[in-house]
Amino acid sequence: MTKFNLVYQDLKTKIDNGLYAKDSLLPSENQLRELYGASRDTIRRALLRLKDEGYVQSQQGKGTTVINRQQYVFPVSGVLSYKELSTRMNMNSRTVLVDKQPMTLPTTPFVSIDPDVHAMPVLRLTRLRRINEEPVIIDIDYIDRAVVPDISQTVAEDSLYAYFEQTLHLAIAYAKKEFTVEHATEQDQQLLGLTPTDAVAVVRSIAYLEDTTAFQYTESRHRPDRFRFQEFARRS
Amino acid sequence: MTKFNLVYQDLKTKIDNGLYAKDSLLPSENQLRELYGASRDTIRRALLRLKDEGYVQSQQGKGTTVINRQQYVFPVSGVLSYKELSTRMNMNSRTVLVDKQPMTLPTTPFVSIDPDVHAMPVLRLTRLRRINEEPVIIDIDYIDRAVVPDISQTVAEDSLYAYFEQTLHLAIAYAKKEFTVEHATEQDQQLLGLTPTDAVAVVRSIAYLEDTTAFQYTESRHRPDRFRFQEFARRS
DNA sequence: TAGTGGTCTAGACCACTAC
DNA sequence: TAGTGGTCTAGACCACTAA
Repeated sequence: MTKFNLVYQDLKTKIDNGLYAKDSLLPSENQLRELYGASRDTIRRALLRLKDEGYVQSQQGKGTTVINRQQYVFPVSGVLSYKELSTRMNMNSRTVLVDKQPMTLPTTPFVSIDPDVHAMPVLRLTRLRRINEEPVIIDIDYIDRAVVPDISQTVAEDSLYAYFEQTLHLAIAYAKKEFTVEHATEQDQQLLGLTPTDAVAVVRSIAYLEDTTAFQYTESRHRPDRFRFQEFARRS
Repeated sequence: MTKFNLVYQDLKTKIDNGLYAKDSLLPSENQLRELYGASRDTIRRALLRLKDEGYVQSQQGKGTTVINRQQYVFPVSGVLSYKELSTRMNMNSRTVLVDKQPMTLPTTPFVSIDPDVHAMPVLRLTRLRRINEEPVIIDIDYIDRAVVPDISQTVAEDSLYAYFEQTLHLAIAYAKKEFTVEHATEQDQQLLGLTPTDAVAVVRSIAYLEDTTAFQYTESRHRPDRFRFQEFARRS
């Protein structure tokens, strides 16, 4: 753990727990410098990250104000796996592997995210996510077989990311996502209990490793009445 | 313009124009330091921003790779006004003010974004956005009358943000957004040409000033078949 | 081994706020 | 005027990659 990460984590925890309350000022950068025994630059890097994530807002001459503690309205944002999200939110969640199939990657659904997608051997996993026993999401993953040879049912129903990172030691760096609203397919209707006139919220994403290799293509189909996604953004 | 911003803008422009091609390496940080006559820290701050925005990816020992040039698939992400987006995308776009009404802010649609919303006198603007003469978005803005006393039809049909920033000199700092899928209301059906069974993609957002004041509440209702939103995210 | 990015430090000067 | 955050510098050491 790096020093600035320690500072970042500590401040974040204290904000989440209300130790630094919303609308109150954090200690000044100089005070934090003494508190953590770090240089001002290290403190500022931690604060920068908190600003980017929507935790705090700085004002020259005044100080740094807490504007938000973490919200978890099931953000589809960021690069967090379903497992990580459901654990954080203490959800009663269960995943069932519906289908596992080796095939060639269908590129068309992903070209608008990355024009360079190319056909490759993948493993397709179809999984149904339930929250409180109610089916809410169908996840269809296409995983590069050159990077991940196989995936067991146990892994598929627990956490792909934990397997990728902790067992295979893959370094997942970033992801691109796309949101659309589409008509419910027959599979959507069957698995999510929808009618032909219903819409679904579709999130397609491509995950990349540190060396910029794309290795995971996901199509996530959400029951429309359960879909809610929040985002924080800074101006210019 | 600050120095790091100059470096950032220059690199971004060169990436967008293909001068630094996708999948190629940028000059090393030391080379950039000499190119721009800046310290390494200044260079690194510019690069950090490019990384956060999904332009480049760094690898220790190797260098910094261009992974993407800017895409504009009408991102609802970020804090960009409709006017800014449509200009960048060279769209044939037109906005019509449908209704202007002083009233009290309806808080319920926004509580899940910011639990501290409170009733206040606002001006409600209802605007219809057309692209190639086709109606695609209804924007319903509630604007704090204490911050913005009035808005002319001309401003409403051009750009609110240009008016806020350039005329009123408001410093818009950040925004929180929420995406949902909802049934088409009667107004949606009439203005967007939808049927009662159709869904709409709804983006609700709250914009905040530098002093953390919330001053603009927006409900943006999109024709589902025209809605497409892209996002870039880094892992932890 | 040389070159790359990642982390950290100490110090300087500036713009802004509050008193 | 004192204290705050914003920008910028110069230098150090480390971890990693590639030849």
